[in-house]
Amino acid sequence: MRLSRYFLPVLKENPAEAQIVSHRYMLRAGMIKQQQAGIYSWLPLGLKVLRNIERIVHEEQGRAGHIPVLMPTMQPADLWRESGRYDAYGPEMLRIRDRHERDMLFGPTNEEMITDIFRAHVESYKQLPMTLYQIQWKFRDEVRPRFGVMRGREFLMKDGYNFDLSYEDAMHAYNRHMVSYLRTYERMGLQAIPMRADSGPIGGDDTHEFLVLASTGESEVFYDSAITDLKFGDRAVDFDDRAGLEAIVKEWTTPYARTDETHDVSLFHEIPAERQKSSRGIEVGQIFYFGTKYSEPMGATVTTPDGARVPVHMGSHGIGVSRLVGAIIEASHDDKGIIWPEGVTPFHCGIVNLKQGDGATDAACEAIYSGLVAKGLEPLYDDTEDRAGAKFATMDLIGLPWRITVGPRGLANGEVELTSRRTGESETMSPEAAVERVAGIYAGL
RNA sequence: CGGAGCGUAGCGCAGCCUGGUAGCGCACCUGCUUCGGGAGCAGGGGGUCGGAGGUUCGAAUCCUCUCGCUCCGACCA
Repeated sequence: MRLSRYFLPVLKENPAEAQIVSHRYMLRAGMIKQQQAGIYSWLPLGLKVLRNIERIVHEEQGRAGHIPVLMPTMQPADLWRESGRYDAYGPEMLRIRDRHERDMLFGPTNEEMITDIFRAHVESYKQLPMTLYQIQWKFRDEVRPRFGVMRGREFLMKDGYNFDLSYEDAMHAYNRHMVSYLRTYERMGLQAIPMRADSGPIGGDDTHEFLVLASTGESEVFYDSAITDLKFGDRAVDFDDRAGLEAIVKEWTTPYARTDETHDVSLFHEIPAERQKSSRGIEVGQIFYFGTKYSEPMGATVTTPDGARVPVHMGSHGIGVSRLVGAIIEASHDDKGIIWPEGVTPFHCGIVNLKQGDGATDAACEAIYSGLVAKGLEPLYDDTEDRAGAKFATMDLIGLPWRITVGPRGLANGEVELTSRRTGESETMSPEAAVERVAGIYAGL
C-alpha cells in the first residue's frame, strides 16, 4: 500500500478523552473512531489488525478441530426465557422491540442460541464430540464504557461451545480449549496466563481466565513467577491425545496464578517469597465448563449407545477479539507509539522514502516495494511529500515492526537502512538484502 | 446508578465570571524557501459556539429544559 493512496488519519495531538495508552494510540494512529460511548468504527489500519487477530483465532480453532458458524447479533427473547436468563441478565442486556412488539435483544453471548441450533439438528451420541464457534459482534450495555476498545459496549468476540456426552469428554474439550488458547495468544506476541476464576453470569464449575500482564489491567493478579517462564513455543500438539493435553494443561495450571476474585493468601504464601509476584492483568479470554446448565432446561439431548436420552455436557469459551487489539498495545508500546508483534502487524514493513521525487530514491523504493510484494508481504510505502522527521514519527506511531529507510545519502553507497521498531537498532545493507531479511523474518510465521 | 466535569473549526484549547456579533496552536489549501527525526515565511479557506426555549435593544457569555461525551466510585469480556 502506498501511503499517498491510503486512509490513515493520524493525529499529532492526544485526544482529550483517551486516558490509557492503547486508547490514545489507537485514536492517534487512525485505527478507530468513536461513534458513541463504547462504540467504535474501525478505520483501515485498525481493521487490518482486527482481521489479523481473527485470522489467528480461526486458524487455531481449526487446528483444534472446532467448527465455525455465524449466529445473528439479534436474538429472540423467548430463547432466553427458556433458560431463565432473560430476567436474570439485568440491564447490561440491550433489549429491543420490533414493529410487531416482539421482544428481542442484541446478544451479549450465545449459549441459548447455540443450544437451540444443537437441539434442532443433533440426536445421537455418534455426532459427538462437537465444538462450534463464531466470531461475532456482541453488545453489553456497560454502565460506564471506557478505555477505548478495551471496555466498549459493542465488541468482537470469539465464542465457542462444546457438546459432549460425558463429564470426562467435556473436560477434554476444556483442555483442548486451554491449549489452543495458549497457542493463539502466543502467536499474537502475548503472554496470557490462565488463572483460576469465578464463573460470573455464564455460570459453571470449572473456569479459567486468560490474563495479559499490563500495568493498566483491570484486575489485580497474583502469580508464581515460574508460570511466566513457560513458553508454548513450536511444540507439536495432537488435540485428540487426551493424556498429552492433560499434561500441558497441568503444566500451565499448577503454578499459582489467580485474580483477586479467587486469590488465596495462605496458598500464595506457600510459594518461595522471591517467586511471589503481583501485578495488574487484562482479561483476554475465559473458558468454562458448565455441564447441563443449558442443555437440561432447553432439551438439548442425545441418544446414548444403550438407548437412553441424556442432556449433553457443555462449556463455553471466549476470546475478546476487539479487546485484544488494545491489550496487545498495552503490552507492546513505547513513548513514540505502538510496537506491533509480527503476528498481528497491519503491514509487514514500512518503506520510508527520504527524498520523494529523486529519481534514484524513488526507483529504489519501488524496487523494494515490489520485492516485498513478490515475497507475499504487504509493505506500507510512505511516498508522500512529507519531511523525513514527519515520516519517521508516523511510522513509529503506527508501530510497524520493520522499517526500510531509503535516501540519497545511503544509496550513493548502494545501501538502505533496516530498522527494528522494537529495539530501534539499524543496519545498513543493499536493498536486495533488506528485502531478503524482512522476508526471512516473516517466513517462520 | 451515586459523585464531579466538559460540549466553541477536523484535533487540542482560550473567550463565559463582568452580555456588544468569535480567537489561538496544530491540521488543511496556494506560493516561495527548506529537506536523514513532527520545517520557515507569506497569503487563504473553514465555526447554526451540542440542541430547544427564555431574559435582553443585543446572548458563546445570564436563566430553564434537553441531548451527548468524559472522569472518580460501584459493576463488568
